[in-house]
Amino acid sequence: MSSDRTRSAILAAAEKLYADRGFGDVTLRDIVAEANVNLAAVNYHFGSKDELIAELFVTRSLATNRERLNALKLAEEKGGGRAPIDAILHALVGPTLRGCLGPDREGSTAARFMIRASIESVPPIRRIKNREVDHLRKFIAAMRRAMPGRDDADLYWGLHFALAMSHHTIREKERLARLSEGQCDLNDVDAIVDRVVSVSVMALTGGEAPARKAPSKVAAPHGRLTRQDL
Amino acid sequence: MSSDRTRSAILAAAEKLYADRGFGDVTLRDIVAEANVNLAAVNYHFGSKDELIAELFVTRSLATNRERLNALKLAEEKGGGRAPIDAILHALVGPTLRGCLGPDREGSTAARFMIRASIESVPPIRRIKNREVDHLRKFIAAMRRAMPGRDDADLYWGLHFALAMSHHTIREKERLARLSEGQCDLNDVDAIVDRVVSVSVMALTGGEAPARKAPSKVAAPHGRLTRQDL
DNA sequence: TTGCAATTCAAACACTTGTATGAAACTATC
DNA sequence: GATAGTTTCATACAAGTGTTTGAATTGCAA
Repeated sequence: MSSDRTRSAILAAAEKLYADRGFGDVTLRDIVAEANVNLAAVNYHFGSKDELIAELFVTRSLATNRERLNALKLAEEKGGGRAPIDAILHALVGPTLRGCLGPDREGSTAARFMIRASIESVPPIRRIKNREVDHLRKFIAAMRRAMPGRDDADLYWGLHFALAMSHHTIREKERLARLSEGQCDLNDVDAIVDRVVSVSVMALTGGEAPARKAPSKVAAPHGRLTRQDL
Repeated sequence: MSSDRTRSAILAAAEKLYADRGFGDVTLRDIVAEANVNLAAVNYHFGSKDELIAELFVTRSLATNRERLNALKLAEEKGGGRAPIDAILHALVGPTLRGCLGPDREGSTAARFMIRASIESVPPIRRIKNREVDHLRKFIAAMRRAMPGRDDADLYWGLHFALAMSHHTIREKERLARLSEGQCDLNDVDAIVDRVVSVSVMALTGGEAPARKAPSKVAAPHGRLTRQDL
């Protein structure tokens, strides 16, 4: 079982280096140097560089999706099987934003890795992201229950815009900070979540404007994967 | 002046290949093969691979920004120096969306190149994008004139969200099409622009909900640059 | 035509990349 | 303590990368 130490060391080193310097700039030799293991260990434990990256991303991605679904389930239970639209959107964007922004998560390797993955989008990560559709459909279903009259297309657009605002905020937080010269507070994650949710609700309702809040957790460290996917 | 033929051939070949296969997958040898020129020609005419990419992106980016500012100027003139907020947002997101989406631009190399640049974000392109701040400030200024009472932070968030929705739509149009199983019409660009503008206006006004339209042009082919930047 | 600069070309350079190999070291079971 | 399976290691491999070189070729002006 000492192999687990090597495996974990590689995962940790890779996540750190990718978070710091991006996928294009980090070689396997950099990773094994950081992890203090042999070069061949990566291929021995993961098969290839791409599979290493995939496992890294799947782990974090699974954690976020789990949080999302938990929050959604909680909201639906509280509403007796029908969650209000703002709670649904909160469950959708809250975990992502909370996982990547905020002063506590700021220095976190996991957060910076997910930000990097959101910016660079290398092939193994893109492959995984493409399978997220089923996961999102669960939110569409909940939205349909919350707004029975609405056209499906409007629901899709609403979900799409909600993801747009949260991902773009993560991707471009530096630029927004610079553009606004600090006037946009990117450390107040709750306020950002509320803002994204409130705009998304407006997009869906066509301009009436409610918006409350809902709970959310943070990400967990790496557990070993059974080569499952998203 | 036969050098210009080589230069142009390289630019055209590079844009096509990058658009088709992405930056990570295309080598200089691929480009010179497509362009039917010698390998050394790239470094002779552009200095380096990165400078070639930069010139490619700057050309298209400049064209979009020119369109944006034209539309903004037109809207402000029509309003006597004070354009309505929806016209400002239309000027901001219209050229970008129209340049990348729509059935006519669909097969366009320029459009596909810009989509690729929006997805992959390679270092020379990121460097250029980082200088877009000054350009965006002009829209902030116009928005400030249109909504004198509003907090600056709200204006920045509104502009940020408008860009979020348009860029995310460009980046993830495939996914949205698949998720919605064709129910979101990604060929009706005008409708998309209106939708993005209308949501952005709601985000800025807090839920009253107007939204009209404004004009826009298409991109031009490559002219020679004088090594200027954005 | 001559001369000179700009351009093209084939070839090589210098280096990095992910991956494979096969022997050595380790670990746990009998 | 011998054996079988797992893990580590140094090293080599094969291929591909952007860039440079220096000689040919071209185009244009005097």
